[in-house]
Amino acid sequence: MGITSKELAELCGVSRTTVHRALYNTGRINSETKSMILKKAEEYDFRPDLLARGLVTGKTFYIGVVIMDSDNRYFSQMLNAIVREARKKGYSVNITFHEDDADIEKEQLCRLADYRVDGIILSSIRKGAEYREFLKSLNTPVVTIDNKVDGELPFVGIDGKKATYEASERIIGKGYEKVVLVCPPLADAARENVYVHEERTVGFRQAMRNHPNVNSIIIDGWDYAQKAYQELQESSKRTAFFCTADLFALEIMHYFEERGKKVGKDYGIMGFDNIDMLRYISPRLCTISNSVEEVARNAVELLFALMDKKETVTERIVEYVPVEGETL
Amino acid sequence: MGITSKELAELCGVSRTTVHRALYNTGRINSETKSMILKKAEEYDFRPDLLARGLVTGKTFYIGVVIMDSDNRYFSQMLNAIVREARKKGYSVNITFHEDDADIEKEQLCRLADYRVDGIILSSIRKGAEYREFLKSLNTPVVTIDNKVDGELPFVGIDGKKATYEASERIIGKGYEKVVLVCPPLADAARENVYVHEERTVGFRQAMRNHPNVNSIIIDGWDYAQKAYQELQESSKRTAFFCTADLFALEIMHYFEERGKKVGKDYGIMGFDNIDMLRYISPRLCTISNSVEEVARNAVELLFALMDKKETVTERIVEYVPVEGETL
DNA sequence: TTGAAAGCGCTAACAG
DNA sequence: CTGTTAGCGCTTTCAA
Repeated sequence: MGITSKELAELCGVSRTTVHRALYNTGRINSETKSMILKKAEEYDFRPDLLARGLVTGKTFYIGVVIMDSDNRYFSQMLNAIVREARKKGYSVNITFHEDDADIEKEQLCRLADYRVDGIILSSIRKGAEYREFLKSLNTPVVTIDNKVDGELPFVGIDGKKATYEASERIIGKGYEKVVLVCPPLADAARENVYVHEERTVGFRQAMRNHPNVNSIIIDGWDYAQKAYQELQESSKRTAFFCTADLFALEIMHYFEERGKKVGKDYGIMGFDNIDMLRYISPRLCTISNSVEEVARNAVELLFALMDKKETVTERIVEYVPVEGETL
Repeated sequence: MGITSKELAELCGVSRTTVHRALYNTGRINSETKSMILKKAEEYDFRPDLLARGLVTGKTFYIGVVIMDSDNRYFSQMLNAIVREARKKGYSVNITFHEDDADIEKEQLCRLADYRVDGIILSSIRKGAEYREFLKSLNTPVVTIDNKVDGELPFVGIDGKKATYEASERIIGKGYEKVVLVCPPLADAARENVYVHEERTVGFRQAMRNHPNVNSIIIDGWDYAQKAYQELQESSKRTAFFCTADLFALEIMHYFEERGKKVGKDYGIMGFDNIDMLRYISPRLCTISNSVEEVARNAVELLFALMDKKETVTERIVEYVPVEGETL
């Protein structure tokens, strides 16, 4: 921190107002005094205190991001895209993690609002009208991603139901006699927001109704790898596992490989997300790209539109892309 | 944003000072007025404006982080650990990326300082006395990680030279007749900071001097995969590739696999970093854990110590851990 | 074309 | 035990 605008004004022998005018081209100013001030500002490396500016203008040029964490590859890719996108518009990012804890999420949101970020991007684990009201009470534009908190709130994501429906059909088209959907615990659905995975489950169920002779099972719970293994052992049917996240698929492949099961031969598997590390995994996992970068880009864009109050459409559904692989 | 402390004071029929005392237990206060104020504060959901507080106290409870990006798995793990660690102490994180661009790095550092973050963690691409002076001019505690900008500046990292030396010996111990070190372009070393990789190169060279009959080669440049492939093709010697980052190793394995070369059989390979996605890669990559979490934890800790001005030791060398795998 | 003065919302020194 | 006052560093009327 160097010099303040007051000190700069004294050095120049003018008032702070004049300094301000010179620096930001606001109002009429004598061009000589202006260049003199600019020269001095340069010389003393004057840089304004951004807190003070934020306090008075009410704009901080920060956006807040609340996500699970950046351990999860999906979120770190998301974060990367958000930061880049924000920087293009002169914004920085305050990043916070809720770590799958509803209280932390709320606390972090408050903190961001209290720091007067200009807008927030939120991948929530909560939902419902009450929470919507809380979000509104922050008095800060919020765009939700991934999980839909409430129909009224701005949202960016993909149509997971449709994606899963189509993918299920694709799997069945390959001749599998048994399809196992693998997702995180849905039991808490009433309390926590597992929208993304719920939606994917719905698409799966819908597709399976078209094929009553195909055996379909849903596994949820964090011991999914063991459960999946049991399913494979217990039946002689050609079995495919459809995971609602790539990471689950990778875990299962890992678990199965340790037990001598060959993907493609002993079982088929498909993921969801198309996280970037798949590049290094072989065989190439069949999956669905949910276009993280696109979601991020759209979320930032929508947020800026809301901040400028020039947007009424509050939902943006981004296209997913089926990704061919060698695991089906 | 709800009510301000001034409004709260009016609602309670007291002065702002009294409100302040009630909320933060500072100074004597009548317990009745106190509970009355707390009740009202609760009722109206009073939360202080953190910008204003920061402006007057000079503390924002934010730390700034400047890293490459969060696309790189190493950095996203790092970031995750930093955010978690900071939160424990009631701090949030302002995250910015320099994207391998020296000007952006400088710009982001200024911005953070101008926002009065209480401290900065920096993985720089620059180095030297001039830059050190710039960092000092920010008047904000800075801890450098990964790349050592200057001997005088606080630094947290591992002893990469020693790690590489030992690992090279380990590789040679396996009977390889040719060892190829793979690292990013070192040509720019004079201008940019590639400290991490330079250091690793030094350790490699040192080890190779002990074994004059082993053929040793260094590859740098972004077309390393092709170059590595050439090296393998051109010689009939048992060859191992030692990469200064896991990602390079994964790229090479990927590239070689596409061309029918079997790891373990046709060549040996080793990485550096032990990034978490290795968990899903098989065969298990031999590597060296540089303990990202440990580095992050130490960096945050050191930063807090500097902020409290109760630390004079400014360098912390964290232990690396050799990780056994199946690729040598 | 320039300056004086007020105010953003908070904390902190000093009186009473 | 409580209130008055000043000030953080900036922007923004309003007046000269």
